[in-house]
Amino acid sequence: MARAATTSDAFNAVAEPQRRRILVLLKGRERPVNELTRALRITQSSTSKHLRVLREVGLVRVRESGQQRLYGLDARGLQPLHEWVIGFEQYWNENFDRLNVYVKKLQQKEHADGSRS
Amino acid sequence: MARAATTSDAFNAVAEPQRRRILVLLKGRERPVNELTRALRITQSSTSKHLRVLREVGLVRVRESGQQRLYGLDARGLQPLHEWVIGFEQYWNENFDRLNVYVKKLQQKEHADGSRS
DNA sequence: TTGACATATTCCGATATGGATATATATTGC
DNA sequence: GCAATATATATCCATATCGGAATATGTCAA
Repeated sequence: MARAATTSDAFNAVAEPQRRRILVLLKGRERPVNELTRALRITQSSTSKHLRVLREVGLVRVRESGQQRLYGLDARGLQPLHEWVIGFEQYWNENFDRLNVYVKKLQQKEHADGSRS
Repeated sequence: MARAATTSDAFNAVAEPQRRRILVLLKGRERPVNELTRALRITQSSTSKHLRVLREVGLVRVRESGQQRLYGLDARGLQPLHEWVIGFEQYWNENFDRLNVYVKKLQQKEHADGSRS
């Protein structure tokens, strides 16, 4: 087995720069394949292939419109990624100050206790 | 060219499940390679290779301690990832309601205007 | 039907990947 | 020095990946 298949999850899908660019391009509005192709300056077949991956992990949706297919963003699939990264938030910007991390943890605990019903 | 090298950035480094597990294991405390190997239940050589990737993208640091090498988390490298994902926050949980997105954007704009000095 | 266009798929080549095994390179204690 | 331990690296293998070119499929318009 090599690396887990690209189609397996959002982490893999987003590891590819072109796919990230596609997602960014789809912010706010749908776009047909050709438009994406021109914007990315890659082949149409490459675009289609990337879109397929994004489709399979549920990061984009397609809608038929005549000859065209309009691709739209479905950002919900990015939430797992977001949640995973957030789990590390307390560890950056701390310059590895262990004491600092310890204090943060205490604060979180207090917070949790305080908000208990 | 195949996929961009795994060593190129945090996005790629984190696309690998075992590497994600390693980073999680390093939350809060340093660990020697053997400990990680046992925890992950993979080969020592695999562990070392994953650690190398993580080292090269700057997500972990090493510290020598006798025969052992203690690996520690350097979460700062995850910030780009975080920032990228945050850029999509307004698009999830919206059920693709374009109007909703539009309104959100307006709100953001107002917010920005209001907080101007 | 035919031709123009839009998109998906197939095939190919070059390269990267992850895992395993075996080996190299420390470091430690005797 | 020597054995034991900890880690890194080399080699091999099966597979995945991306890109491009060619081709298939689908849709429209006349």
